[in-house]
Amino acid sequence: MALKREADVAGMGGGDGRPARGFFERDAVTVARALLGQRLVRVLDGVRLSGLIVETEAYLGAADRAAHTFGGRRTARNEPMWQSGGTAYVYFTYGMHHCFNVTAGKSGEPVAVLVRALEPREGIARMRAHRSSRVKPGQRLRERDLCSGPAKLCEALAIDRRFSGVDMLEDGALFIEQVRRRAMSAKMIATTARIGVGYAGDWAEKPLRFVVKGHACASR
DNA sequence: ATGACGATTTACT
DNA sequence: GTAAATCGTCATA
Repeated sequence: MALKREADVAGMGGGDGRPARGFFERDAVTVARALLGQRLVRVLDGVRLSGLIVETEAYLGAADRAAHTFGGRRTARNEPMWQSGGTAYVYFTYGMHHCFNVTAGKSGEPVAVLVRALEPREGIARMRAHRSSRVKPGQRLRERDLCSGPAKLCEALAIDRRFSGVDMLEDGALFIEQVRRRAMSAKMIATTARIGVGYAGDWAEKPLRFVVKGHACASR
């Protein structure tokens, strides 16, 4: 089931705006939930590529064994996580994939939200072109699989480490648009353990992954 | 300088 | 279900 179109959302007459700093300067769980249904936009060569966020994970900082900032680690790579909410944090992993986060909290709080899946909305042909490099010739990816994972959406939207550290309130090429004013109701959100953090002990099981319930574009 | 290891994806048995 | 791909990052020396 697709998310509501922005024109159908009460009070929105088109022309969605970027959230203010305060939207991001909250705890990571609140931001992770509030991001569901909002639109991630990448402007590439003047063309908009975008999708609605349908899956997120919260990473809670120094105490969180699964977070890159566990134990208060501060390195060149994770520096954006220490910046004020609304900063992009993009990292490279497994020798071939990028993952995109938006930081939460205030400056000095090393917390972030990993964006794990999108429902493609604009620039779908371009996304398919970006993604098909990894697909056998002749095969056609289903639209719902263009952005159904953290590395997939980075490939589809051409997001890489060059964006790590950019302020998404100011940047012209990568930002969030607020499609809905209020967070989705808890009923619409499935809460589960985070994916791929089995090394994190107790923290691996905490309910910090948020998915629009039953959405076809979620990962796995 | 070196070695171990991924906040993943895809293909294959 | 399991395994390979592939290299930047980080801790250790």
